[in-house]
Amino acid sequence: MPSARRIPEATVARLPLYYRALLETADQHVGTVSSERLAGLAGVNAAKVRKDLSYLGSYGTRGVGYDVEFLLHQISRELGLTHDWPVVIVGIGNLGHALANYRGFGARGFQIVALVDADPAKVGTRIGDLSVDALDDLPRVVADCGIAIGIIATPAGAAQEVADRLVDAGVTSILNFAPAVVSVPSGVSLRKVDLAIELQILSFYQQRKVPAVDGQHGETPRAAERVR
Amino acid sequence: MPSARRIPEATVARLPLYYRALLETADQHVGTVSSERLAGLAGVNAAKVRKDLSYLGSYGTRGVGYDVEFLLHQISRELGLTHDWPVVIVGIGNLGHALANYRGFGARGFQIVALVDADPAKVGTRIGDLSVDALDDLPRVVADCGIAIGIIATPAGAAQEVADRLVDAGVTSILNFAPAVVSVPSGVSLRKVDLAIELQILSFYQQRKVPAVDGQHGETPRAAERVR
DNA sequence: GAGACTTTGAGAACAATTGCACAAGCGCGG
DNA sequence: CCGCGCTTGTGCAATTGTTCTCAAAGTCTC
Repeated sequence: MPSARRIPEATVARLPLYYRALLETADQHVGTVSSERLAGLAGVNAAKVRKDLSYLGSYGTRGVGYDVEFLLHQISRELGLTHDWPVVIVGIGNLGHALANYRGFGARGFQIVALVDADPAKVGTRIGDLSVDALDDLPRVVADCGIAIGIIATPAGAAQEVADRLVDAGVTSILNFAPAVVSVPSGVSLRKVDLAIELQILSFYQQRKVPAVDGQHGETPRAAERVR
Repeated sequence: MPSARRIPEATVARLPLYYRALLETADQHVGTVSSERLAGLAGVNAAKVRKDLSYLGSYGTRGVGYDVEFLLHQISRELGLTHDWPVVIVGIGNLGHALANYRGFGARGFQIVALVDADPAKVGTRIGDLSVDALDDLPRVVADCGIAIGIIATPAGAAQEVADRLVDAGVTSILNFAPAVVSVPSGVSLRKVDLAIELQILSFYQQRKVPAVDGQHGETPRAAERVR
């Protein structure tokens, strides 16, 4: 029962990468992969792959590599992807709309089963084969569908209240796309994606590449500035 | 000239958080903030704020705190946000469409100035006040608008080719939303956002919370499982 | 079945990041 | 102008993450 092991956060964040790489490999009817090959497909280095996988257990065979199907099964079990997770999206603006239509979720273990918005004008409209529910219906929707994961795609101002309502409704994992800090009780997991922040990080390194236009000091542009 | 300092990656990734928090603070006509207060607004702890800001220079005043306007200026200079960056989006599907309409970019230093798609049926269609250009026009578009930053919002299969074309066209910073590993020459910055991966990470921790349904070993649900 | 070759798994060194603790510096009130 | 209270900036220790290295364990060939 290897799931009792404590798996470092950094490793957890990479497991989905391996999962994705293994899915591609499996499509090509390849029986086994070496850590080297898997590393190439996942965009990390081989030593890291081996260390990461060793946290799950000794699933490789020395001299051979890892059995693709078996490893795929182990990782999907570890990630909890042996069954689909129902997900609710709150906030059906531009982004929420796009997320609702995004095909990538279904393919990788998540099914959007409910859409919620505070705007009465949006309630009842259909997107794909779902119709938008009112924010007040959240507790019922969450309970009915057995939802544990919620996505916040509202404007920043509404994020904290929506988070609170999600938690009250029984959601224990939240993915926040709103550009705002939200806090949740312990026991609830929270991850955030801020699109503008990603660009700002790029901007930081970009700015350092270009020798400053008004620059008095000739800063050497760095050769291999790679951002994690 | 503090920009000569080497700023740790982890710090760079938090600067936009402080920037956002300071913008909010400035709106409320507050003259100074303490590291404690800023930490609260940014969702990190105070010691980290102080250490991060100390990499930029000694911009605080002991006993008082940081001057909001001044710090805002310093951070925006460091992040290269003193001017707007023109950005091109490649791939005008669901996500590309939503990103093109997303208001959050303009407000924070980025302006979408061009949209590109490989599908001839999409070329020429208008989104907001932009019209979609052909993929082959990329070099011209990038040169004309002085674009340094590109966003990939294509399906996974097209990501690497689009990245290559962006680099050829002269783009040196890329934000990749496609669920695929892309590689770029050194000197080009790359960041990635994979929506499904974020959910999979949540799923990992979520799964460990629920005592396994088929579980033979009664794993104690952890009290304060917080994901970074 | 022995030897050559390959690849894992893990220990150890190394690097980055975090958080604590506190001296040093600043403003204010008396 | 002095002392007090507040807050920064930073040295240091602890933690977390990454990379190197190599023995161990397997396959394959002959």
